[in-house]
Amino acid sequence: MKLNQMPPMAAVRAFEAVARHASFKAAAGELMVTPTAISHQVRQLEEFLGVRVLNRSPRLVELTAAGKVLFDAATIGLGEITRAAAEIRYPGPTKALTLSSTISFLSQWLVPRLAEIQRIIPDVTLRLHASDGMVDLDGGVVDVAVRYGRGPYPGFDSTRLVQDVFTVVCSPKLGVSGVDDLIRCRFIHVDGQTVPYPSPDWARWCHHAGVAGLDLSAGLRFTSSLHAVQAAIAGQGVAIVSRVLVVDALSAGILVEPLATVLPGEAYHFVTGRAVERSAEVSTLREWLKTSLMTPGSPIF
Amino acid sequence: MKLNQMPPMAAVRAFEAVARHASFKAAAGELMVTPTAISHQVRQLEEFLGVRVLNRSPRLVELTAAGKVLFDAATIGLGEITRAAAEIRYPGPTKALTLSSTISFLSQWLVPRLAEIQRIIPDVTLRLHASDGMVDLDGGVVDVAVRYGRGPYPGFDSTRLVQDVFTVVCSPKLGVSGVDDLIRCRFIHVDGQTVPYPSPDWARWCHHAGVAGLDLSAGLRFTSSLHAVQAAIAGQGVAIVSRVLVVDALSAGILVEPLATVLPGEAYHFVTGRAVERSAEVSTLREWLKTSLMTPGSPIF
DNA sequence: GCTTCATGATGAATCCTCTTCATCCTCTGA
DNA sequence: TCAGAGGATGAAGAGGATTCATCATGAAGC
Repeated sequence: MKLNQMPPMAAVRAFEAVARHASFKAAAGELMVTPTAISHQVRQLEEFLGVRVLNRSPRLVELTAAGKVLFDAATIGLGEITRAAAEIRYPGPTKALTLSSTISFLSQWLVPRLAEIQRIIPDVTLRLHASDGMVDLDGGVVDVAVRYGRGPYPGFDSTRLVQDVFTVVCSPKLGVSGVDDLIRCRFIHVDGQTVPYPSPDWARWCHHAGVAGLDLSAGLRFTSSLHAVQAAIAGQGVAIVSRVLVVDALSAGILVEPLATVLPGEAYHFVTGRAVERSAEVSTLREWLKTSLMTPGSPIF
Repeated sequence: MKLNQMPPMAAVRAFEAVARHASFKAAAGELMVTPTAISHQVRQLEEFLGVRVLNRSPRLVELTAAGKVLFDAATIGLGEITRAAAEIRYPGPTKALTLSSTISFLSQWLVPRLAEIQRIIPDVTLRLHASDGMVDLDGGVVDVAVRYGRGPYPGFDSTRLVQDVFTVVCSPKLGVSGVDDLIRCRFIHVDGQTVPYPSPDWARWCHHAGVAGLDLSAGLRFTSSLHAVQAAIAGQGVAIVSRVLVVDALSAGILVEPLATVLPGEAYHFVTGRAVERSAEVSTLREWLKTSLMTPGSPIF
């Protein structure tokens, strides 16, 4: 393929501003030109792409599906270049934030929202650190962490972000609609949880739901919830997983929650070392995490 | 700060082409303009930045330090936007490659070279997957993997990339120059290696080097070699680590290898599932990994 | 050592692109 | 129904990017 044809970058920039402000006029103000100029630029971009990137109704500017793809790419792309240029023009300690979280949360929740994070704290270089073990918040390597557990964390500033639950999920293709359908399902288990708090477990779930007589010994076993989710999406069976980790799959409809019974889980916490100054960016990030995690319908898909 | 002033994107694009080709003329050919136009663009960019990004001698165009920073950002940034635009213009299965590796190798070797990887396989969306456990190469989640071990891997196509050794490193500030200096050093240990092959271990090293009488029980203990390296850089002591994971720190001079004795390690392998078609991109990636890993002096810093 | 060639820098002129202006369109709210 | 806000559209003009012509520099060749 190698059709390395770049889109007109000026037009991309104009589009990015429009999408961010949801307004031609505001974007024009930012770029110090007239709204007309923006309109022409966006039109040129749309001609290049062959698709509309913005739905314009006279009082509302919205992204189309294609627009959303380009907007995220433009946020990351232009941000990367702008930050490098700023670093060159004004050398000095760049604002960087190292965020640590569990591997699952990082890959299944955080990474799909990177463009959004970059939008709310655009001047910060975000480094991500994945580890399911302890992290050293006072050692200078990691600044802030999203941890899963009971909390609070003595010696650290922590904020509770959202209460998690373990829920039963499977592919909609399986056609599971009630407890009775479980008998014909394969069970997906997640092993190797050496954590001190209750983990998603079919035996516990059955006890909770008052269900008996299921053969739980058979089924698929994974050591990571990540793979368990992948297997569930592929229609391999029913899994019990943290709801936070599957919100995107649920709102995309590639996974469904057919059963009402959920197991109580722990909560996600936002933890900072005492040493980390409570900068505006850290607060912004914390508040954004809080609201985004509490919003059930995710805007990702 | 929030000095969100973007550099002129057209000029960035011209610069990126020049840096990639190491030639104004070639860049001009690619962008279908005259070399003069490129020259003016680059000059404009340099005026904006206030720094030279290219050292021009009549027969040689090289990046300055600032140029290298911008070039990497531009590769990633423009690539991101271009790929999104291509995806919109020609919808369909995007070429994506999921690469799995150990957490340490990913963060300490692969991530610093992402811009380079994007340059050699520009049309591919690279997804990275870090895990120290097993990965399912035939399950459709991961396409290729860089694994550390004895190899070969039955059932998979594997290529040996580079032989690793465990070497003793510390900060140059410690002033260690021979075995005798070890007596006044703190030792940094990496625990929790449940791998079946020999792990870096001070006791084994002492045996190998014929050194006795050191008190190895004291010192710092980490569960991840990543943190061990960080501690060594911070001057907290001497560590035994995989040389591959510290090549950048060594060539930057923030770590030194004061002692000649090394422990034999295993090798890094490039592994693909049989299911993965041997695409040109996979071959390119494999060859690039091979040569880059064998080149001791890294071009990153 | 001089010439030749290839590459890039520089400044003025030109060309063309992007912006603007004027006008029209659509929807909202009074 | 009418005003107002926000955006679309097409022609005209300003300003910036490109080009041309010329100069500078160093490598290769005799």
